[in-house]
Amino acid sequence: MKHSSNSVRQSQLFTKTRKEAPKDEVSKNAQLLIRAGYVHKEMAGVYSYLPLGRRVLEHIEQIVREEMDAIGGQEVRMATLHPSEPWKQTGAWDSVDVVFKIVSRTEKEYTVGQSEEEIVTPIGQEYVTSYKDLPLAIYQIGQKYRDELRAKSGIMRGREFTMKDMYSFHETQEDFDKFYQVAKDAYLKVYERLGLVAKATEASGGAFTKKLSYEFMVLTDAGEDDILYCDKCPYCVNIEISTQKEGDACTRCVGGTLARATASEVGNIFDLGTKYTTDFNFTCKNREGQEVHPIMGCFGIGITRLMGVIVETFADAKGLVWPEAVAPFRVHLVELTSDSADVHSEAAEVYRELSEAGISVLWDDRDARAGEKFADSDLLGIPLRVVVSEKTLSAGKFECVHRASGRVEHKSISELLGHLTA
RNA sequence: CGGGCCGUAGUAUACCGGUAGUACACCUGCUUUGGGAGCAGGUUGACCGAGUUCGAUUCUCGGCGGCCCGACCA
Repeated sequence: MKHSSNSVRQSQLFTKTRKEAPKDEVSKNAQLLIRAGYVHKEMAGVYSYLPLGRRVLEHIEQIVREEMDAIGGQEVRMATLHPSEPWKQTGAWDSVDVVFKIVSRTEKEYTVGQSEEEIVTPIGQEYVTSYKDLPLAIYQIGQKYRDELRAKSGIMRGREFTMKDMYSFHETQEDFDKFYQVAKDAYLKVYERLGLVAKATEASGGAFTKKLSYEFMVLTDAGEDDILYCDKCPYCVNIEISTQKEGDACTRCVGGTLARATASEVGNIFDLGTKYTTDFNFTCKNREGQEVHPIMGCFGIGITRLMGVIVETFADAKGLVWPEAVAPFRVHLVELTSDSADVHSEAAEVYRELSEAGISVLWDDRDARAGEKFADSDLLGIPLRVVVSEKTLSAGKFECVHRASGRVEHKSISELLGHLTA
């Protein structure tokens, strides 16, 4: 049997850790992700994701993908280089100031996707001709570009970022409303699976709609929004649209009091109405045989921002701390005394057995001292550290240290396998 | 976009109107090996442009870049 390609030997990993953060990075997420070699900064608000960072992003993406698939979303990959025409058709070319505008050498105008209504609406139009084709939900996970005046907070507010954006089409408002609730529940499930507590927060619909929208907020001082939330029930409202204040009684439940907090917006769901289907003259037949404009919804989740929020939420003084669900590896296998052939071959055996059991392992097989390895291990934040050394060899059990709690256990290989595959 | 702070080896920093020192990293060797080792030797640096000056990394101006506060964020 082959070793799972999911496991990696640290001696082969091209990234290295650093003791010090770049002096200009103040945000916790940027400092730790750069020190640990998860990301590389290209310019303000633009980061490359290196092997470890890419693995975390993929895990977040996969959870989002599963929940979107579960509510009937169909995944696509839309273009990121866009012609200017549809953007002019909807008015966004002139009215939305974060739209990048590119002029080619032949003076043709383009933009890059900062949202995809201008692309997805014509796609829907091509295939939807009847109410029988509805409802339809199309989503993708991909790069977005916004010409922000000021990038900030590390990976949490960039000019290029990864977003899951889903667009739904409906025959009736009732059908949209039903899907909106389904999507809201799916969103809450995504955050829960990521180990986060997100609040569905009533907020302004922006320029999309006069109706309320839901923003999904995770409480963190690294966020940019202020919210009021009830200490008893799920009610939560963005301070921008709230007529209440901290300490007021909750109007949605009995006995609840509103508290104020800073939060980061990690998702947003909108009712787009018929704005885009009207702009593109997208109609289909309803069951009475009339041509109607489908009602659209738009559902975003900031993937890279979520990664930043996870770092901000769980990291401690020693470094990153990843929840199981998104960690780049499940096990950090740390061998000590690399000049001991016994320790090394034992570590190799643990690596092989865990990998073959489908458990992703980062094996620190480098020729380095214990202190450096432990410090790196703490910084990298992999949930479970398994130490192999002369000490554990003679004890016949490996030292297992849980990164988040610091709890130490001693387990044999079979106990370890049982624990990890349970 | 307004305001503030800042640009010196790969990283973090120091000094200086006379071309730069330290730590870590990196390379060689020896010793070391359960919490970022020690010794010896070695490699590596002033964002760009203009001005002032005999001489600018240092002073002045402009540009570019970074961070922070605000505004902005359909």
